[in-house]
Amino acid sequence: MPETARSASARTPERRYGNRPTMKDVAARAGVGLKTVSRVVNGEAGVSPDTERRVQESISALGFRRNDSARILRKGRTASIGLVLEDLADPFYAPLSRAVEEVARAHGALLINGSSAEDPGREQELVLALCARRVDGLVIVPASDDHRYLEPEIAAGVATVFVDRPPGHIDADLVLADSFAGARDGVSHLIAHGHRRIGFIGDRPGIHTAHERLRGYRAAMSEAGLPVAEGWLAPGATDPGRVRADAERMLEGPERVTALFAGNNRVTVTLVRVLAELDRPVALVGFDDFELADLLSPAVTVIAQDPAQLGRAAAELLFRRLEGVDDPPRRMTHPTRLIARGSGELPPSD
Amino acid sequence: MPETARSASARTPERRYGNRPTMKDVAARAGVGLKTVSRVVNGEAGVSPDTERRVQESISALGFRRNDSARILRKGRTASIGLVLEDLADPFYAPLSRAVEEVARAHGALLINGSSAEDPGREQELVLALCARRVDGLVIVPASDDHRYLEPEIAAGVATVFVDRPPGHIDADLVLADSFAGARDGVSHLIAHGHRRIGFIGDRPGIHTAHERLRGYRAAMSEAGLPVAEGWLAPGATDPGRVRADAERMLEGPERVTALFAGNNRVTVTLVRVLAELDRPVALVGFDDFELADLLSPAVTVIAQDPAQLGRAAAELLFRRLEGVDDPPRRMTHPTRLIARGSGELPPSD
DNA sequence: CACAGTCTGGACAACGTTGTCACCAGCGTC
DNA sequence: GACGCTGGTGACAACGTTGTCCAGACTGTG
Repeated sequence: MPETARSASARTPERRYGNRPTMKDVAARAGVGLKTVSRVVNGEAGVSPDTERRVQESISALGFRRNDSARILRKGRTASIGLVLEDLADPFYAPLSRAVEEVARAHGALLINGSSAEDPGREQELVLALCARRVDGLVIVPASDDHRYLEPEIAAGVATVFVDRPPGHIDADLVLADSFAGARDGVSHLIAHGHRRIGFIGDRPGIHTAHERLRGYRAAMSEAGLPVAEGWLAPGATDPGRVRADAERMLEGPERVTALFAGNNRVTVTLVRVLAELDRPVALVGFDDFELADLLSPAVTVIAQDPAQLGRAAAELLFRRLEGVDDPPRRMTHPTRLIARGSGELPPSD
Repeated sequence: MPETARSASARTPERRYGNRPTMKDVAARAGVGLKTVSRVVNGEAGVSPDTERRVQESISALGFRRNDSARILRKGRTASIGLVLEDLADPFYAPLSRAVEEVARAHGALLINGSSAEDPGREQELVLALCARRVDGLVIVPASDDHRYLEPEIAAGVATVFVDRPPGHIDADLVLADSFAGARDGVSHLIAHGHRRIGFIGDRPGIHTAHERLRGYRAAMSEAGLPVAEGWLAPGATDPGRVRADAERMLEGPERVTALFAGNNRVTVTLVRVLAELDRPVALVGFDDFELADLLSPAVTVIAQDPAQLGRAAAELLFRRLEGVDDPPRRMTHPTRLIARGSGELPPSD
């Protein structure tokens, strides 16, 4: 019987889910129809207690588990959402991610997530892979500055919410912290404590939050009638080596700064290390709060935003869209909060 | 024509992916057969350049994106793996999660993850939801101590690797740090610096790592011929309030401890806060390294394990299984490393 | 006893994709 | 000039589920 042997092996893919039982198998074993099994599995009405018992017995005997891929194909909703951000392990984004997960869970959805590593190509690749999986919605912390590639997806009904940074060249829901006001407040705080020469070290201005924070810095300086020397600005650094070099440059010479403003939590931590090695005190205010900031000496004054709150707001907005709310795209801005702990209240040292 | 109207609306689910184009639509527009579109989309050979161009044009005109749910249903592999751990946002697990993601990415797979919040029921719910999605494999940091519910899944071919803690009542691949040796080394280090009364504060002993660390503590004490008073042990605390209360209890009275060993990073951080308020120095060694440990005063001596390395090892083992390696379950143990920074080298204060 | 109404259950098509197979044209061979 | 070959193409079934619809077995009623 080469016939059957060949056709059987030829038709069957390598190893389909290791030969899992299907509803058909369950139905055969229980002596009922396919649809009856479906009804039991989904808790639908119209099955007699006796039949239900037989089906349940058959299900557990065979170790059946419904294949959600087939279900999704049939129903058209995946009950899953995608989250793309820069780095899952970053202490700023981890709570954001967790908050999105909690909201998803509350809506019975699973979370698929990926890190873009600040690489636009990788962001796009991830987002489109998620779209191919037909996630119901997307939460995106952009790494790219052009999201036109998402237009067909959004048109096709993928709900999309951006967090932390705005999308490029498309209009979509957006949840932001108020970077401009936060940075302005932080720098004004330093000025209020007597500083006149203040350095700014932050991400490259291509990143929206970095741009806004630099703008806030300039606004505070200009409101106080203070000049800004070009040497006091280091927009672009984020790796410890470069931050260190920039800081050391700003801290020497006749025009040296007496205070520093750090554009994000990574920069702040590096600056804490650099300043700890100095013999004179230099004031520091950092954007983003971080664990143990209060236990350092001096404790670090920060502009705090709440990443979990941003994530929650974004996810809730997403699910509101999925429930059919069809307003024009919204932009929500969350305020920041200055937490004075000591490092930002040091007086100028010269 | 009520006929067509009724049947159309009755048969069509609410809103199928917002009416996305399918291969059939692409084929119709390009004037080719369905299978030819499939070939182009998958880069299969046997399509003339001219036809391919027509199909590509049709794809981008319609904004077509392959529906991976259907593809998965047909092919039987999802190219996705699941990760279930306690808390995505925990600074210990975040890098682990990120490492798993990187390995998955290198193998062309997506990562679906969820937090169990240390709740066995939630772990099971999550894991089974992932199985229903037919993830190819699972990486699990157990919250539960009984994983027999996974037996049918594993039998059906879901590759499964446990990390950080062993599974309960089943045999499966496992990647661990050496909690016992780590804790023993840490406590021996304190003893070597003259301490005789040392407190242990850690997770509830139901958690494997906590149990092992407590065992390591006892081993070090017993090797040094030192007695252990019951009041020096606080296995079960992990929330700041309780850790604080336990520590304060241990730090008073005639039998008071001169050093503390912390069972995990959460506990260590809380103890740093408690000890900072004391007027006399108390030595501290903590399990798990954490950011800024070197900048506190005193800097914190820790037993470091590398969560990213654990995650990477687990994910790589998983993909080796998926590639068909069929050895008996392996148990890999990673060594820990003592990093002396100051807090563990303080002499006894009485 | 005929009849409508309720309850249970199953047959069947469809979701969008991929594997198999068959077909057709164009070609070179004996 | 019948032959097989090859390369391009499409028809068709199947993946496992759910929605629709119909059929039979009961009930209670006139």
